[in-house]
Amino acid sequence: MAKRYFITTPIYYVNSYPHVGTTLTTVVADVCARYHRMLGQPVYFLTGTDENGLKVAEAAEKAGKTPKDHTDFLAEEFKKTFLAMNVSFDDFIRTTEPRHVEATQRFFKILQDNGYVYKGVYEGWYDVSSETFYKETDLVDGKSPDGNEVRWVSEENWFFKLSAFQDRLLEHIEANPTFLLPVSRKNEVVSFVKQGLRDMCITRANPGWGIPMPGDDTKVVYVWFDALINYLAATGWPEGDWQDIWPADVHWMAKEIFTRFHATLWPAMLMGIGVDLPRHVVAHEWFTFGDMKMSKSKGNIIEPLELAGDIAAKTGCKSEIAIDVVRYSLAAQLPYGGDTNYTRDEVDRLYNGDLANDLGNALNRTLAMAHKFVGGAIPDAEIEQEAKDAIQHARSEFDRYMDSFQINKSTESALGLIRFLNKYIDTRAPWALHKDSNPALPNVLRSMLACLRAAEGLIRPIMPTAADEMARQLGLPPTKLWSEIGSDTNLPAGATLATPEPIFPRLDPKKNAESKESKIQNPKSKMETQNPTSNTPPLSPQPSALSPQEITIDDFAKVQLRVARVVEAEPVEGADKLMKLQLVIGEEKRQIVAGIRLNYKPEELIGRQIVVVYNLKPRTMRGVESQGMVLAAVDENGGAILLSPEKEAPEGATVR
RNA sequence: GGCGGAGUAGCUCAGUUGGUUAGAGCAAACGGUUCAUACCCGUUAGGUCGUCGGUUCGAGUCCGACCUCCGCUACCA
Repeated sequence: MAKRYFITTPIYYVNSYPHVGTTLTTVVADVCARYHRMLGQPVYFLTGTDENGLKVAEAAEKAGKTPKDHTDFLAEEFKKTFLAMNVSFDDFIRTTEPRHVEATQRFFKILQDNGYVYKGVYEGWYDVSSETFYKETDLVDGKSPDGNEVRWVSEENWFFKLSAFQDRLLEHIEANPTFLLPVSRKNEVVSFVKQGLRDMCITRANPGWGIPMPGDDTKVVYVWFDALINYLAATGWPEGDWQDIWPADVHWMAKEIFTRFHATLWPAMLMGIGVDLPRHVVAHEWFTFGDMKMSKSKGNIIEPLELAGDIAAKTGCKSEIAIDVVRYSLAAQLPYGGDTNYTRDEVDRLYNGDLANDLGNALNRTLAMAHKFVGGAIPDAEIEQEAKDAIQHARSEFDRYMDSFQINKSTESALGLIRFLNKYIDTRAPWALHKDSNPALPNVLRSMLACLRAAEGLIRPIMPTAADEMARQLGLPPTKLWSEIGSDTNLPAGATLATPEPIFPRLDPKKNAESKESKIQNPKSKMETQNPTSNTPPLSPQPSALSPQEITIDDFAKVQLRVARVVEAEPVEGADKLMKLQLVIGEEKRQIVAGIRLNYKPEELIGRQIVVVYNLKPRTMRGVESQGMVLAAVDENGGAILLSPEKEAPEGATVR
């Protein structure tokens, strides 16, 4: 069997639901997978979930579930979301599956046999209460950063000889210029590796959740180490025909897990067991949601399926089409050079501009003309050279960008063909040709239809449902193969065109503004008409940004506020905002740490009366215990403005 | 404070190895068209490419310093 084109996404950590970011990577990988299938290549598209690691166990406990139930539930949620997003994965791997556990253990064993794993002592200051190791330099006053007691522990653990691969790694990167992409990221990796790689501790004491180390089940394999192996585990390695799938053709991911893990550790691990390296490792940048442009509290939405639902509701397009719209917005905006702001407004702009006005309308007007001028069938005529050129150009551009994984630019190339078409229609003016009974008319209409047919193929990896609908309206079966795009046989003459129907109904900004308003006002007015005289509060009052949750006087009474006098003040060493205050509250002495150094110097505090929370649970900051909290207003810089009695108050007076 | 990223047209962004009048889309103004989802096409306007220095015949592009913004994080119970 021919080697499959193997595409992966990262496996997603199952501590929350999938959001726009994880969907971005997954959808982009899906576009890639669908494209390669259309090229006629056998494809293997893998995604999955990362379920080991202590944090998962902790999250499960918090949710009152066993780790198994917890991960079963969330893995299912990821799967459901991806399927709903029309992600065509061939395999969904979970790192708790036997195939992954076995592969990890074998991998470990081979590395060990090859001499790349050695036993060492992992030493450090161990904070028992938080189960974390700290370096000497992390400690504050001999305690952990959280202020807990630490003890010197040297735990025997296993290390991976990452340092041994430094040179080979650099050679490989050098010899394969497209191994790491984009280039700016590659350079980052090179300088990272040149700084020197340190061996990595790859086991941990067994917390009862994770993959036991072969031959020593008091240890588990470090979660990052096992996670990477999923890519190989899914191929069936080392059994059977795993080499039909491996090496991976492309590992897709976001930038934060690129340099240290996928571009460094993972290749070194593979070298260590003598298995080929992936062909391409690609990192995209992030979507940001700056200015809180998209957030639930603002009534905007970032959960992909909710976003799709919202688009469908707002525009009146079919819900499956709305999924495509989200996919398009992700593909079109895939960030490369830097983070991109992903906003609801931008999604609307893409919808109206690219999809409704350009693509949808081009189909609509072409079909309408075909019905009026040439009897509603694909004419048997010549495609004009201009149109042929445009189609070839769009396709080769699409391919070129796809080769370098710039999905956003490929997407633009597809739309470029539509932009050409709209200009072409204007220039050739079929309505004028029709009026003059010009013999060129069928040629022009066939050319127009050819552009649409090609566009249907080009957008298919990105918007499979919309492509199907385009094909249906063109009266043709879906384009299956990339090679059919632009071919004459893919546009059989005589096929009956369907009645045009807007795939992407235009979003009217005016209407939208109105509906937004009514949406907000509706519930209120509804309630008033239903129950005009009653003051019954809603059943479940929800805290919101506009109306902070109310508390009762009893709640407030729990907080004891007292007037205190500052007798000493000194900066906390190693901190630049913290001030250590010695206070007298009535007869009692207290020490409080406060983040007020931005606005105050020690000498201007001494002797001053301030207000403190008297019955707050003590807490240690930077190794210094704080027995309370001072009250202060927050200025525009985030600095503190202390509250003081307006005139001298009795020592230790209560405040209410 | 640390780490990471970014500062190019009103907005969202492109700008390959430094090379003539710095681009696209949206928004705006004007004009055209009528097949179409009040759409499409064309024209115009709008930028001292964050600031200041440096290298160079020549810098948005390279170097240095600084300023601003964002994300994560740390010490604002």
